[in-house]
Amino acid sequence: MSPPTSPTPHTAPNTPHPAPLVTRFAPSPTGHLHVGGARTALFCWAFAQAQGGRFMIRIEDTDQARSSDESARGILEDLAWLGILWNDGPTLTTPLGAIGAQSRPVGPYFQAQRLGLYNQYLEALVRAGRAYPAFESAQEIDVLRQAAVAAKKTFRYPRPADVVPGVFPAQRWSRAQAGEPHVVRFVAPSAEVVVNDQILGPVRFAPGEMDDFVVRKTDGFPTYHFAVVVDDELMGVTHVLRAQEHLINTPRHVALQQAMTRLDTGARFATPVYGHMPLIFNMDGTKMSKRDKAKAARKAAKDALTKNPALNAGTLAAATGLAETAVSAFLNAESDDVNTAEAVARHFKVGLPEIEVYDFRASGYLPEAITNFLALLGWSPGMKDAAGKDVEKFDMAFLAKHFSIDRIGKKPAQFDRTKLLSFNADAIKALPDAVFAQRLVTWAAEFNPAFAAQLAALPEAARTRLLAVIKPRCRTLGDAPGVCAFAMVSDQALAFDPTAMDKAVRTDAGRAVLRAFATALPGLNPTEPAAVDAWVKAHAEAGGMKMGEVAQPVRIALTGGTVSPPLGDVVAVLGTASSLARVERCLAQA
RNA sequence: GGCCCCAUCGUCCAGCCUGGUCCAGGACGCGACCCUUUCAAGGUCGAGACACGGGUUCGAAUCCCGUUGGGGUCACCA
Repeated sequence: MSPPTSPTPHTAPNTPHPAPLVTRFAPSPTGHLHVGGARTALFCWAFAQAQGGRFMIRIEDTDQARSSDESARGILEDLAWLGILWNDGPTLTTPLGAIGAQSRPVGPYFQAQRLGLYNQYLEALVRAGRAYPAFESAQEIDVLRQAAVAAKKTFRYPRPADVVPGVFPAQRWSRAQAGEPHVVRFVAPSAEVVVNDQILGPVRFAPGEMDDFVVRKTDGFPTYHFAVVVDDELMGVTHVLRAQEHLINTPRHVALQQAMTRLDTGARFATPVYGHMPLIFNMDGTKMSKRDKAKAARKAAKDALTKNPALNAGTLAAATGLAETAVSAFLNAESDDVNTAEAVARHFKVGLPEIEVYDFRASGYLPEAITNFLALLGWSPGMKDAAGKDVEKFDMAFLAKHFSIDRIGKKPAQFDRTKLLSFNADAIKALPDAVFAQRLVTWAAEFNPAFAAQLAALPEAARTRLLAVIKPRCRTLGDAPGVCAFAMVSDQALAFDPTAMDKAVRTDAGRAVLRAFATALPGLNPTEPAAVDAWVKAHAEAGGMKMGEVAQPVRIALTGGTVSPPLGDVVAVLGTASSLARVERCLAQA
């Protein structure tokens, strides 16, 4: 090993890796799976698939304060829902089988369970004179940092004079062993570090840029940098694809790798192949984050407060059942609490932007639409279809076959919800009717139980026809309840839109059409939608009317409004008796 | 501010590596029209970009340099 002060540049060599190729996605379980994380996981998965390698999940729960098991499970479930399945990692039992059950024996896959390992490697690093206990408190460091900022200088932790690279810091070690609170810092190399990034090309970091960063915190847990390097080595990770925000961290990881040897084989740590992909932003250019939900809800609340001076934090708290202190903190942007945001949004009936995979799931997006769309954020197949157009619609199997690092772009992408919505609408349209019905029922059972119950209450034939008819009218599964509403309300509870009634029904012509329809209805076969449509056409021709003059009064009578699926289908779903009852009732109000 | 990354239609992507076939192609959105019993769906057409300035070259969206702009990161978070 070259001494740390060597002028020899530290490089991350792009050496070919023998099989198996291993990629990993390593989320920290501090919330739901973010769409950005989902894309990272997708790319890691796709690359491993395309290369015949393995895709691994590791849970980075070294932040004791913020990590939770529920979050870890939620992230795994979201990944599974998206169809991003892992070869190695925690086992997740699903109706389709246990994911991760065939993992390589390199676990545990939760970092909090690997503390012993980190400590062994840490002690070896200290004994090699490449790390040392440091006893300044976080507060003391903070003072130094503030001073540096005030002086407009970059703060770098000054290495204590008694620390000599390559020499075991015996005194510091015994103080630490005696129980004195401390962190452990890495002796940063003074040479240049070059990262041969597979997406960005070689990235050079000048000597002296890196300071002696912390590798173990006061609480005894390793920092992200240390845990990642140890685990990637011990778990055989060969390729690291991650977001560009990690690019700056990479020299630290490379430096660590070059300072460390395996305890079992004595081999030097390998440096994996790195690729840093561009970030994903909102359409306004800001970083997508959970805070966007709070921002949206706050805006809705402020708008309402402006319009209605009687409203304030107190009345809002009463209306939403929240604590007044929580509401005012939220309104003053002192808190971005998600629960508060959601309660406020519900109160003002505004939708919150989907940020996490779970949000999109709840809104009725299809996993295949999300993964397709996400894949295009930073990657493209660069292929033309038979018509000579760019290929942009593809499934997971296509990705698994064609994904490659060299087609990952470099520039950050903005998350265009409108385009995602279009992809989702297309994905729904592509579903066979039976599959659509099954997906909708599954979705409703989880996210809209009331609608699920209404669907279940429908006769099977009517439900089948209804769902087939609404399919092209749904851009998300969440659109379905609205489109289906006419069929879910009882004949007696159906409300006729007053404006529509005045315009098309409360006229001599309108009433006459409804009477004629009521007369004809019992003779029309309800299972044959074409019969109703034919009647509309014939009646219009016979009366010298436009089709709309006949169809709209009937539509209003049957559905309460001017917008609905085709009349034949509406009658087919409602049945003759119900249709007749609605027409009679409408006539009574005309 | 230091360090690092990036730069083609409003947005996502193709083209750039291997300069000419590019007065730049596809998709979403937008506009118009067609279809049509409403709403969707479907079809046709259209508007819409190589950030700027220097080079190199017979020739640059493509190569080089600079400027400007955008972003990331500067934690005992990951």
